[in-house]
Amino acid sequence: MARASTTSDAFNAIAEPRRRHILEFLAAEERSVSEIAAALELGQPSVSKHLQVLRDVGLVTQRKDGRSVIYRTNAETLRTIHEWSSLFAKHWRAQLRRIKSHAEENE
Amino acid sequence: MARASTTSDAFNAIAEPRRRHILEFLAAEERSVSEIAAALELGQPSVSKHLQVLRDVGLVTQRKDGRSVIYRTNAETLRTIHEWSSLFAKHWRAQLRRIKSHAEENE
DNA sequence: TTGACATATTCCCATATCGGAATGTATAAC
DNA sequence: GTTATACATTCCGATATGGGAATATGTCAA
Repeated sequence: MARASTTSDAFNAIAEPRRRHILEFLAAEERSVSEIAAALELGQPSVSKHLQVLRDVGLVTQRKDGRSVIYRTNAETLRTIHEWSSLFAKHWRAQLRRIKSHAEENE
Repeated sequence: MARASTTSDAFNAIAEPRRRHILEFLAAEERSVSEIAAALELGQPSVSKHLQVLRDVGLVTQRKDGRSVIYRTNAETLRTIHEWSSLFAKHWRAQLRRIKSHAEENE
């Protein structure tokens, strides 16, 4: 069997650096496809394809405005990722405490 | 050009569901390869390969104990992912407020 | 030493992926 | 209607992937 499809979930979708860049760009405010392509210096077909992946997993939503299509981030799905990584928060706090107290011991 | 290598960064590494399961399993406490394989019902070579990816991007660290190799999560790298997703936190808070006030308007 | 056990690595293959070019499909402007 | 604009989709080729089987490596036990 091969690798999981990138449209299967949000984690797969954000594995691609350009898709993360798109999300970061959209974090500030909603943008059209051509604005994204111009800002990230990508070809239009490439941007459209990445946006389709992000749409499929629910990381962005879409709105038509004349000839343009405006995209924005979707909070709900982004929160899924944040919450998954929060699972480990208590461990890294513990680890940072260990590092800190170790440093103090060797002062 | 083809897809980015899965060993390139932590985001690629956690795109694979089994690797996330491994991290979740290790979150509670450090474990040997065979314990991971037994718990997740995966073949030993498969687990070793996933662990290699997680090691390459710094999501886990390794320790030898006799014939066994014990793995544990690495807080530092997991925090990177958490912080990236935090970028969007303010937007989903705003979005949830909008949904809530919209609901109240229609009461 | 010989053998058993715990992991790591290699090989093979079916499949998913990304980018670029070409093409399709709306919609706005003339 | 015709043309231009803004996106989406399709086709292509080069490459990365994950699992299973087989094999290699390293360590403990008798």
